[in-house]
Amino acid sequence: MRKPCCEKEETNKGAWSQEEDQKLIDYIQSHGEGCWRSLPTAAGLRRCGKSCRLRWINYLRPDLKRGNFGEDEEDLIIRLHALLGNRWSLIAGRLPGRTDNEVKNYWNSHIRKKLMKMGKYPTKPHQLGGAGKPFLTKKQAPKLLNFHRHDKDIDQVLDFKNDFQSNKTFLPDLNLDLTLSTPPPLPASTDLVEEMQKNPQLKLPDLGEEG
DNA sequence: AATATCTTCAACCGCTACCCC
DNA sequence: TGGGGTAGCGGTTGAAGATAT
Repeated sequence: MRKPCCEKEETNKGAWSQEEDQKLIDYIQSHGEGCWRSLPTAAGLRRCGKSCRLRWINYLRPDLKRGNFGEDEEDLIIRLHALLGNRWSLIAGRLPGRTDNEVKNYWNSHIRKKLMKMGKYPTKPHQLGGAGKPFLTKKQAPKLLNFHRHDKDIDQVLDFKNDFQSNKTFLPDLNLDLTLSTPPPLPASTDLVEEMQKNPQLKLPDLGEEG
């Protein structure tokens, strides 16, 4: 049996107080993000490391945008969701200043309903990819979009991109440059869905998938 | 004005991926 | 190479505020 990440009876739960927030901010500003497990003790917080990490990433980080999502952001989320499914961290990674939690909540409370009303929300999971599969599978998606975490994957990402270009395989106009720049504007949101539906034969290059 | 219902979103939980020894 | 520990992810929950009756 695995040990819990923290001694539950000795940690606070629920909403964070201003004092707790300040302690966390002060600590990270002077020591940086590091070992989340030891951070609470070091920062004088009665919270578990997980809770501290979540609070920092989703709420306290200085580079967060906050506020309402713009039309361009919403459009991008819809498109990336069509490609990736519920891989919120990958989607959030393409939206500077937004967190996975924020994107997930926005999808569930706004976009999903909006698409349902328009009759454009798939009734079956990953319906958009055809044949009941997501357009990008669980292994392909990180290779395409989440290369920051594992530098060794960069070559594969570049190969992947080159394969697409040389095979003239359909791919939405995503920013695949290995930079942190804001993605360029994309075509109208329904185009991708329609393109996928019109071209069920669209194929992805072999990445040694599902091995 | 009071109460019920709905909506939103911060936070938690459990699982998996990843790293290091 | 396998196992243990930690970080990160996605689903879910529940409190608080908004809206309807």
